[in-house]
Amino acid sequence: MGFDMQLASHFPALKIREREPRNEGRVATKTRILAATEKLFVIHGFDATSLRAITTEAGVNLAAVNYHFGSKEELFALVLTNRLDSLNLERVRLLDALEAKGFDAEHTVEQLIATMFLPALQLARNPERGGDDFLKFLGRAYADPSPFVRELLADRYAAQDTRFVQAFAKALPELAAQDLSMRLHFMLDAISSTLASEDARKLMSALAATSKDAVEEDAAVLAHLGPVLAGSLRAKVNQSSQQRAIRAVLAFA
Amino acid sequence: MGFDMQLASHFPALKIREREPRNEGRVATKTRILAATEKLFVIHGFDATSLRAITTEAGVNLAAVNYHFGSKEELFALVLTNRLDSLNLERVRLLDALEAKGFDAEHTVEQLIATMFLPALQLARNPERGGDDFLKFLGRAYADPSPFVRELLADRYAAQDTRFVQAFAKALPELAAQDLSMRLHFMLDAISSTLASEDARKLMSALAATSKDAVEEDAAVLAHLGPVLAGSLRAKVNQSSQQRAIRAVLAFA
DNA sequence: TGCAAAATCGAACAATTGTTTGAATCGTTC
DNA sequence: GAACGATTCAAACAATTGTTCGATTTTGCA
Repeated sequence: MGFDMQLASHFPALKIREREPRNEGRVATKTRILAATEKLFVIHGFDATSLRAITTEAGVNLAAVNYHFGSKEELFALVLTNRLDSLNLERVRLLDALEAKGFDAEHTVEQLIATMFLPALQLARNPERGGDDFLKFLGRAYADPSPFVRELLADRYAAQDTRFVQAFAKALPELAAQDLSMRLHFMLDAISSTLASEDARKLMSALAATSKDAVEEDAAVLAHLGPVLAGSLRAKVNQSSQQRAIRAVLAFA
Repeated sequence: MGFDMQLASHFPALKIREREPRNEGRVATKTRILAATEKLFVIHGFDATSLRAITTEAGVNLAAVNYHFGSKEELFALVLTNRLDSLNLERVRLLDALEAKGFDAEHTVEQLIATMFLPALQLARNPERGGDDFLKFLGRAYADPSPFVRELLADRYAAQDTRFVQAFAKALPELAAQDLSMRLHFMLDAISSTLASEDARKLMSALAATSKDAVEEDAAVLAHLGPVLAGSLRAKVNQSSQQRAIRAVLAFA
C-alpha cells in the first residue's frame, strides 16, 4: 500500500496511463520495474545491470520489460530522462531568473555554481524524487561508461550545457576559451565522480546536518562547494614565483 | 622488425624469459597480446574488452590468452601493473627527495601537485612507455568502473596515496581532515576523467607545443595545471560576502 | 456472466562471454 | 633424424546476455 504509493510517485507521468490495480497487494508492474531499474543502475551502472536482475528485484516476469518498454535501452532512457529532465529544466529556469536580475559583479562565478547545483540539492531533499539516492543516481549517470548513456546525456542536455558555458565565459573574460572549457570539464567530472562515491556524499550530509532548515542546509553545502570550484576556475597561471617553485621540483627529476 | 622491437620494449621485464623467435616476421605471442590488450583497454575499458577482440587484434589464437596468462584478469593485472608500478615508484622517490630537501613555504601545495604529476608527464614523453597514449591509459585505468580494476589499484597503490595525503595535510593545516579528503578526491577524479577524454589531452599538448625542450614542456603544463588544482585546495569557505551572493540565488528557488 | 483485450508466464531463442580440451604443429636437443 | 616439450590451433564448453514466442491468466467492459 504505502509501498505502492511511494513507488508510483517516483514516476507520476506514467501513473496516469496505468490501470489502477484492483488487487491491493499488487503493485503496477511498470512502476516496479522502473524502481528496480533505478536502484540497480545506481549500484552497478548500465552495462552491468541485467534484465534478469531487474525483473527479479521487481518480482516480475523477465518478459515484462520488453513487453512494457520495448527494450533495455528504452527502459533505461525512460528512467534517466524521468529524473534528469526536471532537473535540467529547473537549472535553466534558475539561470534565466538570475540573468534577468543580474549577477553580483563580485561573485558571479559563485552564483553560477550555485545555480548549477542548487536544483540537484533541492531534488535530493525530496523523497519522491529519490531522496538521498538522487545525488548518487546523478553521479552514476554522468560517470557511466556505456556509449548509450553518454550519447543520451550529451544529446538531450547539450543545449543547457552551452548556456552555462556561455555564462561562465562572460564572468571570466580573462580566461582563454580552451582554458575555460578545460576547467569546466574538470569541475563537472569531479562533481559527478564525487557524487557517485559513498564517502563524499556522507561528508556533504554531515556539513548540512548542523543547519536548522532546508534553506540553511543548501546554503551550507553551497558555501563549501562553491569556493572550491570557484577557486579552480579563477586561478591565475604563470606567476613567476610559482614557476620557480615548480622548477625546484623539476630539478629532482 | 622495428615493429617487433617496439612492442617488446613496452614490456622489457618479460622479454628476458622469452625465447627469441627465429622467424623474423613472427612476433612473440605474449608481447603481441599485451600490446593489443593495452590498446583495446584504452578504448573500451576492462569489461567491454573481450578476449576475442584482443586475440583478433593481436593476430593470435583465442586460447593463447589463457595459455600464457591464465585468465583475463591476470592478463589485465599484468598490463596495468607493468605501466603503473614504475610510475608510482617514481612518484614516491620524488616525494622523498622533496621532503628531504624541504618545500618552499610559499608554494608547498604547488610543489606537491607537481610531484604527483611530473612523473606521468615524463613517462608520457617516452615512446617506449606508450608516448601520448600513456596519459590516456592512466585516465582509463583510474576511471574504469570494473570492481576488479578498482580493487587492483586500491590495493596496490594505497600506501603511496596516503603518503601524499599526509603531505598535503601538513601543507594545509587550516583545512579539516574531511574537507581535505573531499578536495583531494575531487582533484584526482577530475584529473583522471580529464586524462581519459580526448580533447583535454589535446589542449595539454597545445600548451606544451610552444616550449623549446622537454623541461620547458613539463614546466608549461604544470604551470597551467598547478594553479587550478591549488586554487581548489586552498579555497576558503564561509566568507560572508560569498554567503550573501549564494543566498541571492537561493531566493529564486 | 461472457468476451475481447491486456498482461503475465515459462520456455526457448540466438548471440556473446571466458575458459577448457585434445590434437596438430613448431622448435630445440640429443 | 627422432624425440620431447612448448606452443598453436579449431572446436566445443558452460554460463550469461537481450529478446521473442505461444499459451495461459487476469482484467475491464458490455
